[in-house]
Amino acid sequence: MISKTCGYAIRGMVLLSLEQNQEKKIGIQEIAEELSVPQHFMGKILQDLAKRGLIGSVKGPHGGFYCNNRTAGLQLIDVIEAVDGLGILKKCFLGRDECSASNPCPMHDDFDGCRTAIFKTFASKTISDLVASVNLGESVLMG
Amino acid sequence: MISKTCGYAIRGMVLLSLEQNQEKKIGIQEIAEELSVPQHFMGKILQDLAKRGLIGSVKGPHGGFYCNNRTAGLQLIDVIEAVDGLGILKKCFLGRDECSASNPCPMHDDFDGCRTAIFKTFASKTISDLVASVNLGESVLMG
DNA sequence: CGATATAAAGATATAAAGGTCTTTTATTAT
DNA sequence: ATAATAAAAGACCTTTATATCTTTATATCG
Ligand code: FES
Ligand code: FES
Repeated sequence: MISKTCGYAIRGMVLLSLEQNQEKKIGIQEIAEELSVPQHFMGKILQDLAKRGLIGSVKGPHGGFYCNNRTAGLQLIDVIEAVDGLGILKKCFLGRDECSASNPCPMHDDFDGCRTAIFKTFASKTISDLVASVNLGESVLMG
Repeated sequence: MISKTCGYAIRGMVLLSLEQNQEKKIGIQEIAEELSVPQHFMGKILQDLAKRGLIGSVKGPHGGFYCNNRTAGLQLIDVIEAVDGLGILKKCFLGRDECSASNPCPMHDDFDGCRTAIFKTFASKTISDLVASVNLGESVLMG
């Protein structure tokens, strides 16, 4: 499915959105502790997201990472594209070089149905949808 | 999703079933060429399947791999369990340590629906189902 | 300015997946 | 028996994912 890196990225962005009261920035150490993920690894991931403009960051005292105006509205597919690339959604289930409906492997039709369902879920859900779920107490980011 | 190794395993078993006219055994070299997969790597995979009893093998001249009486009836989930283990179907989408409905991440419900659909497909499809698809010309193993 | 805090960047480490090559063992045919 | 054949086994190698550590650049505050 998606990489661990990408899962960390999504959870990080949701955490930033949760704690965002405008001016509040969150340091990588706090983020890593809240999510219990490796600090320096998470740092690299968030730095990459910041470089691509999916979140914001400032250095120095009282600096850290924060949601910019794009963050909350991002669809999961946007994050997946930025981190893993969209190729992960186009791989043949049986490991062939190509996956295509015109020259399918014997699992293609069944698999493609499931894959399309997942893709639709990715494309429709936004970061703020996940934030809402956590805020309602329906789900958690860590554990 | 499933590993490349596991995809190779399934394709190899389907190929064996396709060419099986009882006494015919197929050498690893021929299998690797037909599927255009790395020969020695495929060798290891099939050797492992043979050791676990999912296929048969004999050494020496005119030896090779062949379907035993279990092969055709195996469900894909059996192959996946043997090669990758069932853990791959129980991982949290967002990379948390645990995936559970009682303590879910914000993607759990949506993801679990898709995962269950895939699981049902795996559990129901057998090697002979895939063989039938190829025999009907509906699909291919290589390309 | 100078000290400090913090992200950014880069080098390195570890583990797993994927793949190659060589040697050994078992089987068959001569 | 002996030679040939092909799987089995084992020792590597490469790539990718994951993770850690160190250094540098930048922003803030006194
Ligand atoms: S060709 Fe195999 S999944 Fe599409
Ligand atoms: S808890 Fe994340 S997918 Fe189940």
